[in-house]
Amino acid sequence: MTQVRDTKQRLLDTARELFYARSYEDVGVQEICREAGVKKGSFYHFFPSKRDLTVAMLDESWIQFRDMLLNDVFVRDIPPVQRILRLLDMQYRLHSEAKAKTGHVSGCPFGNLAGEMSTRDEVIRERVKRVFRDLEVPIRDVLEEAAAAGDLPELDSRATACAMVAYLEGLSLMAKTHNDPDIVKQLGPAILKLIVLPGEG
Amino acid sequence: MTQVRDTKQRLLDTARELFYARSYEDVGVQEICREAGVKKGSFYHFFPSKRDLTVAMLDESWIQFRDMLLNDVFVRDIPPVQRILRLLDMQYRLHSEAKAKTGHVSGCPFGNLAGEMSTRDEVIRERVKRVFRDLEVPIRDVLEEAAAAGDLPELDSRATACAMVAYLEGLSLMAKTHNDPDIVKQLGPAILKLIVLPGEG
DNA sequence: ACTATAGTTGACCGGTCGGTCTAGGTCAAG
DNA sequence: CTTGACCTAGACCGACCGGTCAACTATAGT
Repeated sequence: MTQVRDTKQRLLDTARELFYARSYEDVGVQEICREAGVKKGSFYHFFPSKRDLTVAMLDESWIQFRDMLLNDVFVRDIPPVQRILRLLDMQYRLHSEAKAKTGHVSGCPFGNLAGEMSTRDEVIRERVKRVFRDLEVPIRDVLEEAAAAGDLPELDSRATACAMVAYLEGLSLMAKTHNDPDIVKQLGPAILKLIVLPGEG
Repeated sequence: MTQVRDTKQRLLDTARELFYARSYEDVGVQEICREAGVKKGSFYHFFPSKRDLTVAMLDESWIQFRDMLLNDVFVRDIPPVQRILRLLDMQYRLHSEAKAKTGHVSGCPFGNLAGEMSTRDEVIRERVKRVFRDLEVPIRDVLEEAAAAGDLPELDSRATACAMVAYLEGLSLMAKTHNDPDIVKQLGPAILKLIVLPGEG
């Protein structure tokens, strides 16, 4: 049949979609199984628990996102500062598509899970924390390239990248709360002002 | 008895604490009642539903927060720019206290609810949205006062206040995810760079 | 003293939660 | 043709979910 060996993958994909559209707590194992066309026994054959599925999904999501970031967004075909704006374009597009499809801006898949689970599940919290940390790396690289090219002043790239991630997450949350992707478009470019100079951090 | 007529208030306080420490979905009506020392029937005597309790709690929380903001944080005893930094001090102190008491940084009570519920409950989403909008007002006032005093350049106070709220929320989420209040202390002051000039929005 | 109202109590509802378990099916290697 | 590993199936577990209800008590106004 068409589903011979992708059972595990279907569970991951379905969980990603449902968690993103709603939340971790609101989506049960039962519903994930139903939507994926998988029986509960199979679920627990592949994943020891709901949390383990979530962690696996997070890891996979981060890898996909990082690849997109490196291959599509941060490509060196335009100046580094422009690449950061292109990241915001992507964020805007993501939110717009979600709203067109579901009627709701769903925010950031990682930020959502972080907000909901950080006080309640250390494993998930650590995983999302690592995602945020890993996300800072390519941003830092772009910032340093921009500084080297003279497009930006000399800066504390580590602190700046961290502040920018925070701002991106804040924008996602505001767009979600207002159910309006335009917030990202209007307030996004201000991210370039968020430069932490050496010694300020 | 000690509890003669504060039943309703105890429910609101308990709900606020539990929702803040964990999440909306993870905390049931049952647990709120147990913790508040109230029977379920009484709960539904005062509130038609869990959602209504939440909305009432949100309204109350916002009023308390706004009063603290106006009476303690944004008082005109120091220059306007310093007052914004004092808001960050308060945020840092809130997170530190939460961590000392529970072991976890719990983020922003409004942001948490917004992130978890915005795609699932329009009533709650609209309520938190209004909190964010209302929060922009005093910030805008401070910004305009700073600009009038020459401490800041002429700016788009509306867009700037909005960006600052987003950044504050992002910082809260990062502090929660990293379980580290120092993130607010280190990255907080960068909020002052987030100035949107007229015509940029 | 009587009545109306506000507040309290706990049993109860159907449904779902995350997770377990046993039995059976599928398939490739020996 | 058999074995054993991998996978599927679905009934089942106790606990809990948000919410309802009818009976009860305490209190205040007349």
